[in-house]
Amino acid sequence: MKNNKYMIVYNELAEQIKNGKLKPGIKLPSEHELSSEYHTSRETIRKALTLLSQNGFIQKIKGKGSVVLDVTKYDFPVSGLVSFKEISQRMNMEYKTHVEELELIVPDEYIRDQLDLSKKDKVWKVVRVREINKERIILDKDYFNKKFVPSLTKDICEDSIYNYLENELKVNISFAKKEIVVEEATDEDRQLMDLNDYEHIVVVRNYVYLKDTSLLEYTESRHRLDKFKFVDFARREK
Amino acid sequence: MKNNKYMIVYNELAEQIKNGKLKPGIKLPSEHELSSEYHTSRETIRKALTLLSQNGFIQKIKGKGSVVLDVTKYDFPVSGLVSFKEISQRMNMEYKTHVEELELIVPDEYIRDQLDLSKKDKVWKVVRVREINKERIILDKDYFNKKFVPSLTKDICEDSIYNYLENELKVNISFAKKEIVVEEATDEDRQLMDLNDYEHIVVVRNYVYLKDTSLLEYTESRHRLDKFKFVDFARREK
DNA sequence: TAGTGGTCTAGACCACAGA
DNA sequence: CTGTGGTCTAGACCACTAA
Repeated sequence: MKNNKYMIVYNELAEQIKNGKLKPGIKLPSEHELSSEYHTSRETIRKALTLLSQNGFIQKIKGKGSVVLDVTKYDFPVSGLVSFKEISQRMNMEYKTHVEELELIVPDEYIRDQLDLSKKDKVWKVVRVREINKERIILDKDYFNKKFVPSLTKDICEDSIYNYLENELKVNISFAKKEIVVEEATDEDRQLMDLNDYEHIVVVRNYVYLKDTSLLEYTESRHRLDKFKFVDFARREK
Repeated sequence: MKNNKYMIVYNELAEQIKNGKLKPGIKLPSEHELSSEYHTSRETIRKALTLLSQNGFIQKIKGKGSVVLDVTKYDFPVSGLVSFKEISQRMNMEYKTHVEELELIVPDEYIRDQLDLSKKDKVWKVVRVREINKERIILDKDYFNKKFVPSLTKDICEDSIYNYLENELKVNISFAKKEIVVEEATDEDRQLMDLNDYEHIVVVRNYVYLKDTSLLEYTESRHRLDKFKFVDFARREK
């Protein structure tokens, strides 16, 4: 967590909106008032409010003020990198992760291409099945560049790899590109998941970049289609 | 198009990146240099660069500079509200819109609920089929609150409703919530689209809000699953 | 008209990267 | 060490809203 002034303001206000101290519909104090409350400049307050509005907490209206939005309506986290653990905990469900595969491999051409690797680079391949309420409905296949992730264990994979990367290895994840398509289910899908009779599967491909723009990870998250849901905010900048 | 200084800087740089004058991998001039080039302050330049990085054009690296990313890789627009017309033009495809329905209705409960309406409010219902390369692959069902959109014509629907709303009616669209799920195809889907034998359909639900946080529009965009693709950037803020 | 958020400025100091 | 981007300030003027 960053300790900038604007992040402090952001976190305090976000917390109050999430726990209901600031209720949907009411107006926040004006930027002028907030800046004297927090003993900071108006631009710094504006940075915090801009973040809040980008993340769906408030709505800024010129000439009027900033209105608190109803965040309880939004059942999924505001877009971004979110791990399976976070989601299932937030949804309050019984969940379990099965690590099916965990090995250091020399990647095939497809993965080498996806991860922008040279021929001698090695990658960690992790295959995990996610079980929610007794059903195996998600198949996660992750490929990490060994250069950035020297070691991985089964324990880490069963918990949250993102936690490990960010808190232990201090890897600087900066942004990700996400792609959602529907494809025909493969034999592997049918083998590892409770696919019922669905012939198709929702594939979410994630490309995770580091601060220096190099590719850390390529991930395929394969979801049984009846259990898939994706929610996103889109801000209008123009 | 806004005429702020930072939007001018943003648009000029975005244009140069899109048309290849600024190639992927090279570094932009420093913020200091850009501010004297554009005769403006550094904060204004920073606003433009922040927008560029949020939209996937560049990557800012502390202590080093701003690197141009490869936008040609990203075949779909950066997240946000994007109209069908924009997409098909960008993809350079032959496209056509069939307006199947256009009427002022008293909405049923489902729509009333989605749009947060009272019992006497009326809505425009617009049903359009999108044909790309001779195949009818998208079914768009839009519901507009009549309060904000007093009139609609077939011509407008065949062009771009967003254009009409923003440029003619000057409606202030501020943000949207998007939801993607897969559902069983309905008889209507099969009737209006070239569905082949697909039993499922990708449904994108859009809730479009005005600046004063009231709901302008609820949209269902139903895509044949083999032609569906969604791409999104996720920035990491922490 | 008074108050709001939107834009913009000209500085300042900091943390980080690289020679 | 220099140069980069990140944060922050104290003002200014503008456009919009509502009384």
